Amino acid sequence: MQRRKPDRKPPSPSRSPSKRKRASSVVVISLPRLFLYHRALEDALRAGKQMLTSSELSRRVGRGISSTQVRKDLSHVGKIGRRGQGYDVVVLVRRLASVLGLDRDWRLAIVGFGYLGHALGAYLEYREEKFHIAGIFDNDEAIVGTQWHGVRISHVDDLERVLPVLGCSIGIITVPAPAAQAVADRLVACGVTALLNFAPAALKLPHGVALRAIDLASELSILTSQLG
Amino acid sequence: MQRRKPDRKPPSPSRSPSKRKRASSVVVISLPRLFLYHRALEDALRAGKQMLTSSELSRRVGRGISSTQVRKDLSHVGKIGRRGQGYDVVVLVRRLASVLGLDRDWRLAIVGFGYLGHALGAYLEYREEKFHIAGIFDNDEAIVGTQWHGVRISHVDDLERVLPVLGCSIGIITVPAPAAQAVADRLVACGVTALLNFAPAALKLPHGVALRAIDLASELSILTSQLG
DNA sequence: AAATGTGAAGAGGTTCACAGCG
DNA sequence: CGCTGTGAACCTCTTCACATTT
Repeated sequence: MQRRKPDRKPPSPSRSPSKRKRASSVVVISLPRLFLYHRALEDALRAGKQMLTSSELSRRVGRGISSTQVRKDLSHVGKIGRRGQGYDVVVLVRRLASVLGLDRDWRLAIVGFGYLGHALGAYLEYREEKFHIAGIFDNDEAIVGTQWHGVRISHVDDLERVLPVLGCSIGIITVPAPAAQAVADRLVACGVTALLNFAPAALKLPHGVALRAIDLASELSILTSQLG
Repeated sequence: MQRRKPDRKPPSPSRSPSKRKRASSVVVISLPRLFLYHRALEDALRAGKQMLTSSELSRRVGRGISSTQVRKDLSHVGKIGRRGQGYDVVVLVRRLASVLGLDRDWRLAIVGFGYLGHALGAYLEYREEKFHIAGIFDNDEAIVGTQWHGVRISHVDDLERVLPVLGCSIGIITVPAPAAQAVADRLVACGVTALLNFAPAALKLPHGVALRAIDLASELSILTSQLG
């Protein structure tokens, strides 16, 4: 509508520092993509491939990720490729694992062991050998005290007594929304520094605690918005 | 490293049109955020609020979303706000529901009714009244033929016979990864136009089918990458 | 006075085009 | 020659600053 004076921002350099840089040695670049590469490379490895070009990796990953994008991403984790040849699958998969933290084992605690908790537990137990379920908590007296795949199910009330000795750095929250914030606070107080939240609640966490949220209703509504 | 001739790109205007515009009447703007607004507004409504400013909405939503961001987003769905006052909660929640497709009811089919399928079903049944589970499919003979909340569980082999009459536009895939692509193809062939995929597999779908993927391992590895 | 709506500037991520190197 | 790695261009989304409206 109306014009504005064209030179409002003279030198004035550091407005707000925003010095926050993620811990990782690489940049902030898309972790989700790096994970997709890692998975595709593991598949390729199982299929016997030893060398892979960015184009072929791009094709295997799908999702409309271009080979240029692949190269740019990979250049951020180190110059692994050999010009004219491609990438050594073993070397690259190892490097990506290191960046993603998949070269270590992780112990995690699940709070809320209903269907969803069971599903996640079974999935991790069966498919992801780097992730170990070390603690399970629920408030259902019927299952408290029983074992699940060798892990004792504790009552949520005992969290502060049981959890600190388990050495879990990751907590998975699968409790109803109204209970989520309290559970999160207690997990953090017990030394957990990363949370995966399935409850539809906006968690407020202290700085330094990593959070990922999976929101089923949000995903569905993104779909429905596209169905016109 | 090395300099480059500074003027490589002379006139050469229309390189690639890139005329792709999303279907939605608004722009492409962040659907996930719109959903968060919608949820926060519903909460505010239940709490008796009738008017809400962008700052207060920003605070309720959390997640580091600024009030400027809120205003910008909302300006894309229509000029709902009143200057000096804020937004009428009822009007805005209605408008957002319309944009997100949450003003209609949706029928969906779940394929794979293990723990995860049960969890999703229970969640939707109990918490999301706009989403109705109309079809359930599994290959476990032990549960095929039984009912779940009034819905008959069918064998996956019968998908083509059962699904087309159910009028589902959304399919939820909770089968093991190796089976996911085949299930997706069959769902699409039966008229499903939106898929929510929980299997760790990169689905290849025809144009016009909406897809959201939830990948537990990816989420966990994003967390671990941040734990250094 | 208070809060929205919005051009313009800025930041960040993606694509292009090509130098570099095996 | 083929494919990687990368400045630069491009594009998209976010933030700023302020005119506008109630």
